[in-house]
Amino acid sequence: MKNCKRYLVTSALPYANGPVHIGHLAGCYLPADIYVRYLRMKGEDVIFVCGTDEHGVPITIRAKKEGITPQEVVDKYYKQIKVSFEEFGISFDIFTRTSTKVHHDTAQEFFLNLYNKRVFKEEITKQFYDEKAQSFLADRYIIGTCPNCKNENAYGDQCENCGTSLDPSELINPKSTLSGATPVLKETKNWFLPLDDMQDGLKKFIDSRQGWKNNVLGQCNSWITQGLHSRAMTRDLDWGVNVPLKDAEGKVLYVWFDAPIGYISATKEYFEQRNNGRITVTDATVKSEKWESYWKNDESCLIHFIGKDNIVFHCIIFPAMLMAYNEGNTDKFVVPMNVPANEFLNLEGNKISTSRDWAVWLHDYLIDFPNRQDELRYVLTSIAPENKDSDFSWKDFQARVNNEMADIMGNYIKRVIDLVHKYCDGKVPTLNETILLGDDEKFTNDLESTEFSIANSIMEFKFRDGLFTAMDFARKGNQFLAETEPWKLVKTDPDKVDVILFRSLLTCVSLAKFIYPFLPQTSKRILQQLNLNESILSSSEAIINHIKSGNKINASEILFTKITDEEMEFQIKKLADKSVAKSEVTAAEKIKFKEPTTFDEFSKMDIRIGTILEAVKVPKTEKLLKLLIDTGLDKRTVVSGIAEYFKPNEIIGKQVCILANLAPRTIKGIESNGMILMAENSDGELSFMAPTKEMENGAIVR
RNA sequence: GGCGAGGUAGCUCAGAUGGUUAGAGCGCAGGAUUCAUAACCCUGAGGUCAGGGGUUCAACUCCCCUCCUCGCUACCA
Repeated sequence: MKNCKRYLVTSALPYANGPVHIGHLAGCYLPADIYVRYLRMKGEDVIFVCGTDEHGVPITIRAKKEGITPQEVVDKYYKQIKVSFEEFGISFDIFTRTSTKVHHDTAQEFFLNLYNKRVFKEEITKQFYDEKAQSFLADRYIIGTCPNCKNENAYGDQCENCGTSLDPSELINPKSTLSGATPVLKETKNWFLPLDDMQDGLKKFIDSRQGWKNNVLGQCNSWITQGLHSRAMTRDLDWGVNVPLKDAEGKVLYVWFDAPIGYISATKEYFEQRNNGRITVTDATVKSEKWESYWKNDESCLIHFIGKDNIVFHCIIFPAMLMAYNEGNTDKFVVPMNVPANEFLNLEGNKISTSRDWAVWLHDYLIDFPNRQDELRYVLTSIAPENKDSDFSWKDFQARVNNEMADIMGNYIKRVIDLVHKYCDGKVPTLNETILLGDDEKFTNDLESTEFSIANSIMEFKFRDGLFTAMDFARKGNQFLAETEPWKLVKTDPDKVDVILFRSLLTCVSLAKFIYPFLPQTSKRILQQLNLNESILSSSEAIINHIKSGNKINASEILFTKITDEEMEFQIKKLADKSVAKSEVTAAEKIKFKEPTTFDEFSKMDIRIGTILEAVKVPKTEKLLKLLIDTGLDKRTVVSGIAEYFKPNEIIGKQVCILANLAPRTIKGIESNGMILMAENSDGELSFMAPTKEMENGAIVR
């Protein structure tokens, strides 16, 4: 294991086209925060950076949809996301955005460095260009007639009518959605990062890493053994970081080129602001003086916290970029030491979906459960998808909060404080070392091994484990009280009660320290009740030395109130209602009719009734069935993408509608003649279109 | 179909390089207790470790096959 003198910790840059939900939090913000808080507590030199990713096509689409500018979109979500993270105590040293000047400059410099070393391969391709708007068009910005189903509003990448995925050049009569003009094909040059040539270096990089998680390693090796391909690092688009070359007008850096550089520029910006006095350095856990100490120094360890969808970018592409930069440079960037990617968090058994509004949004949670951030932090850490996808349910949330946080830990703290008030006059009792409890040595060992074990868990990214170990310590505290029964002893041996309660107070303070990285708010509240200063958390002194006999402690207060059934029912209902409302909206959106057509146009379609004679699954495919259809006039083969919904033997003998005069097309080596007509609902479910009574094969549909 | 990650008590999950009776928490049942948020504490029931083969003195742990879940990928005229 590399000896880390400094830590540079990043969380995935959230994309600024929507708010953040519990899946984001559990995936990479909470784990990173726990890690960082622990490091700081230990007195390590650490910087924790993040910011919104504000470039890329989806933001421009979102802007268009809402009728606002891309800038307005990112401004809105930047603010909202920033507040959500602050509220949940995600302790970034800086939370910036990729639209800052620092970032644009940094990304451009980085690009130029590679460019000047001729790392990129230039490739010229033909792309649609809108002469009126003077801009190249992303596939989505071109509409035209689908070559397949003749839908006049097919997008350049896909026809939403028939589902066909398209290349823009296939569209008949293409039009730009920017100006309505007919786009022309124009040659354009883009710069590619030759990942294929860098494969060996990348493999060495991956192989030399230690302590990586299985899921991450497996994914990386899979990409590498399958063979990497060069990837365009520039795009013809006007929203993003401009490509800093004179023959690159109207081009921006590919978001996945500029986004990870955002980690670098965020670090730079931190120091810029700090030097300007805009960041006040209070406890100085960012100990070094310049950004290069973190990025360009061997003794610095770079750790990326991300979700599994980002593995390829952080483990392959970004390292490739860094390695390319380092080649021939004396000031070398560090490459990631570890990328502890989490899997996905589901919600009530279903995938979290922004579009269906199947999510618990952080800003909503904060309204419904004010000042209960630690409860969510606790539950999300307990069920974090560290090794496999996991599930958040409100019922489970309630059980964990009530049975674990409130009953075990919250109750324990209150119990001890109340006992001290009752039997020790609200003051820390004296520790008479001559009074032994029999297990004194064991207790000391327990205390040490618990601290050690939690530290190890955190350093190995096993946050769930660490949290459970801490909770277990509270359990032991409860056990100790049950065994020693100070409420009985007080009548016969009050001196011993003092010793028991001193140990219990020590347990409480230790607990506050142990849970600090996970539950910072709770940790501080415990210390307040015990009338202790927060600074002891990061003190290197043994905990016991902070507990001074005779010091007054404050009145107990309940740390966690229980979550009621009503509250949970409300949440569950809210989730269902929103989801239904959303699906109705999307259904309404879908019902937009196509452009008017004519009878003549329609008459060109030769739709017939046919009967399925044979059906077999096309080998090596997921969705394809090869059908033999009796059309009355002939028997023909049709390949249809319906295998997910129909088993071959269930549909033999069924009558169907078939578009008979569709041009043949070879799919997976099979010539398909015609197309089976299907109805599809908003969930993508399919149903055959069939006559309601049996008709002769070849009957005309019109 | 290819590649990757998973499939362990009702639920959420632990189980280095194979080795005595497979673990924890929650939930459940019974008991004990009253300092505390009807909390805590103790005891117990519960698993052919997805299924089937194989290697081995010995497999949850290694190999092969099948099934299921998730992700990436191909395919949907």
